[in-house]
Amino acid sequence: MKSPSQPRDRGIPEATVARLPLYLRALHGMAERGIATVSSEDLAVAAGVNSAKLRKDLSHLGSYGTRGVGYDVEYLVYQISRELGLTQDWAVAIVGVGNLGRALANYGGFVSRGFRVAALVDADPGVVGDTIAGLNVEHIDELEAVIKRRGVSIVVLATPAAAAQEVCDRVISVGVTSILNFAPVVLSVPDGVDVRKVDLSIELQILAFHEQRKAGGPLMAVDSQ
Amino acid sequence: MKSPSQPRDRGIPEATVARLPLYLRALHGMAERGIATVSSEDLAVAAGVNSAKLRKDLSHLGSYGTRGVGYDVEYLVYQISRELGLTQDWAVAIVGVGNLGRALANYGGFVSRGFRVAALVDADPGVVGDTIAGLNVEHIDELEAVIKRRGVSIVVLATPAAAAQEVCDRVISVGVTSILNFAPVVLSVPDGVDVRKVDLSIELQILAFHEQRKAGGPLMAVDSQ
DNA sequence: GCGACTTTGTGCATCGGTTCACAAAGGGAT
DNA sequence: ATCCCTTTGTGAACCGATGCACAAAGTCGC
Repeated sequence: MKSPSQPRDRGIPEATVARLPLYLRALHGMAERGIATVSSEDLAVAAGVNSAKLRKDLSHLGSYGTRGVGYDVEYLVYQISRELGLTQDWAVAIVGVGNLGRALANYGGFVSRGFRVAALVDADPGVVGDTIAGLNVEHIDELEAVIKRRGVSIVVLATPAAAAQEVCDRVISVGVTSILNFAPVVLSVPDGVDVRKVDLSIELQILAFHEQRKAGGPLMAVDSQ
Repeated sequence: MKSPSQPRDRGIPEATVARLPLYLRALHGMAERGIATVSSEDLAVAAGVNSAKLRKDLSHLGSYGTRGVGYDVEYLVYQISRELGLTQDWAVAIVGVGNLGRALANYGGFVSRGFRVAALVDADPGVVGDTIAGLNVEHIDELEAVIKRRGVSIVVLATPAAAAQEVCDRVISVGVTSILNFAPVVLSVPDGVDVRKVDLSIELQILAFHEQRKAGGPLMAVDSQ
């Protein structure tokens, strides 16, 4: 028993959410090149997906296209941005200013739309006090205070694996519910807290699996026992 | 019409492949702590997955467990490593030695098991010739030569977005078929080439989406128009 | 104003992945 | 040797995601 007239069903599939940023990037590129209108076919190619999938994804946000014409680029950018919550400014804290944390702090696309690196935190006294990407590195003892003071709602963990769980617990204790984890550990968190994991070595291992299979030949599948 | 006696069906589901590295890491930790045998339940907890899923995943490799006992840690480490192709040494080249490339070159977990950073390449004359993580940075003009000479089979792209496609084309032209792409672009590659994409800003945007939804309250779903 | 053409939005079939639940298999105690 | 207990391996139901194919809806030219 569903209401078919509901324009925006707030239950957007996870797979769709994961692709929206992809569409958004493609649309930004088009907007910069002065393209005013785009068809689902063209946008799909630019984003590297199937056009039927793209249309179904967009249909979850509402009917923002015009049949026979396509989608208005600017309008669609706005709608997707709003859906993703990028019309507001998110304060992000990066904990762990090693090689990776430094890279993240300086990463342009990171800061770009909707996000602002609001704090850098580290435990190493040799780094605390340094200025990186225009920000003062603060001591881990100040973690909770810094998060509250700067209104941080998303925390990026770029600490060593051993420190990640403790930092995670502490930021959760002051109300953070969104964590992007680069440390190679499985974090345990209470319900309601969102953890996304980026693991460089896992990606490499998946590549190695396919590479090995290619090297062995695509017909290795025959049972040669 | 399938052969039920086939011990290892070489068609391992993609979702399973993506989790094998997770199991492998958990098993390594256990091996280091001297644990000889582990049940699917315990291993599942350590890897952060459901135990039924874990068992089904492992069953795709073969029957390596003992009913009533569990899995032999060392043996399972070996079997998963072999399946993932980590028993051989993969030579990896990192192209683009900016902040991110530098972080990757120094990233411990990167080099750890099965992988070896064999070359660093960059276009900036100010960086070429420097030694980073014990490796000499070579000029992008040498890209093809370096890849052939060092036997590189996996390339990590940490270049600016604008340069990624060209570098991609060039490494493919000398036989590379596995690419890990950190640049925020959709690469177009011929069939048979594997590209995996890691995109920091996309992960952040997905977090923002869920964070926004939480902030608006879980009951925002009512159509308040 | 009308017909031809384009492109969206979606119903439906299909597919891959997840989860449950249990029979089969083995170990250990007595 | 037998019984009980534990744990694996997997059949089967379920669930979400994908992709096809087409009707509905709108534009543009004449």
